[in-house]
Amino acid sequence: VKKSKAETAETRKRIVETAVREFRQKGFQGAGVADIMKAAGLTHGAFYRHFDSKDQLIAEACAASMDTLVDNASGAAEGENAFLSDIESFISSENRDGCLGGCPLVLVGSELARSDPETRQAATRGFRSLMDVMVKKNLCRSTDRADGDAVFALSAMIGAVTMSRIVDDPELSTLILEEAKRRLAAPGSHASARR
Amino acid sequence: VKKSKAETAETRKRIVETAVREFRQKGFQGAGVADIMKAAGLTHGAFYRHFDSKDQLIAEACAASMDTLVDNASGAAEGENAFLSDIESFISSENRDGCLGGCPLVLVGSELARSDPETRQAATRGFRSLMDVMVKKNLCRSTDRADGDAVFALSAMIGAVTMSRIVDDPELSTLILEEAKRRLAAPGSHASARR
DNA sequence: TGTACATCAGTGAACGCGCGTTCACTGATGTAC
DNA sequence: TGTACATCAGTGAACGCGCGTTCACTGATGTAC
Repeated sequence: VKKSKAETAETRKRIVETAVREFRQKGFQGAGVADIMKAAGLTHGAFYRHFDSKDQLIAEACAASMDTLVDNASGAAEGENAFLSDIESFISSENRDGCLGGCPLVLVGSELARSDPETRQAATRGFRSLMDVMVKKNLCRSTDRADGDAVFALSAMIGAVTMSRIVDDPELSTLILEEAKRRLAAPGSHASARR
Repeated sequence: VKKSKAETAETRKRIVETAVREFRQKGFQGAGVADIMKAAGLTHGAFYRHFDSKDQLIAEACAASMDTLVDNASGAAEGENAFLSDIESFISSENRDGCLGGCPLVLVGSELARSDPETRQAATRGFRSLMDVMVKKNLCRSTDRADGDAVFALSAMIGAVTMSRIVDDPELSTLILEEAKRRLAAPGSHASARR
């Protein structure tokens, strides 16, 4: 039952998009090829017409997921308080795709560190792109500090969202997110020099 | 081949300790029961004489791992710069057990969020204990800020160490850790108020 | 434009493998007399 | 203190299951004439 080129391309895209959702919910190891294909409305046999291996899908899903996040972030607010408003939206729990609640660095962070080189490269590129977006929105700061601001703000947010998901007490979970929001949003807080 | 009570208790302890090491390297899903038992010098069949399920072992290994971390942290430096020196040692890459490089919140962070209630509870308790240790070492600050200081410093460090492990560029990896160290160690940086 | 044929996306059965878990068996331990 | 017996840690084979991957087959698509 061969399909047209356009249909084939669409199907492939649909598989990647479905994989992004499945991996978010169950992790790379938790979501099986058959699960993903079924969720995409196909049988597992067709998978290998589109991908060489599950690892290849993981790498593509990771890249796609980071791209979405970067697009949403770079399309968001600009101007004076852009950096601050990015932090707000990154940490907010609504709008999955736009915030770190849908980010592989959070949702499969510990699996990423053990993943294929291609997957780690996709994750690293995504992280760098997020840095770039934040640096651009942080123009008010001196250039040599801007990179550090972005690196620190991002890793702190990723840690906070990760911890807020682990902790089993909703109050502590909220506190973790609120403290990160407050401290990162406070101008000067993350630009202060050592000692 | 029945063993004495003392031997049995020792064996059980050895299994948990071996599990901690295996889970650190391969993750909860990546390390199998048979792997762990073999690494502990036993066959897989004996496992169920000590534990009801793999999930039970995961919960105990998580608790044990956090306990070790808390012990090392609370035994470390005291006095004026205790808070700062904890941050240094948490982020340093030597002394696995004493720093966040050996911490389940980092090494299996994304798996923890999907784990059994017992495991998440162990992780949450560990996080709270680390908070307590840091609050005690941060006496110079006003009490109502100390909790927030600890929550933020911990989640930022966890995010930084997590990201440093994901990223495939050693330079960026180092930058992530250095920025976290610098900014969290800078007094006043994480105590600054909003706006 | 119409016809013949190679291509290949999708199906569903099957493959080998490793997983968590169970079980009959062994034999030293701890206990009851 | 010595003897008989129930207990139970450890072994290794086996269980059912789901995983990633392969394959023969189908039939619509795209291509060559």
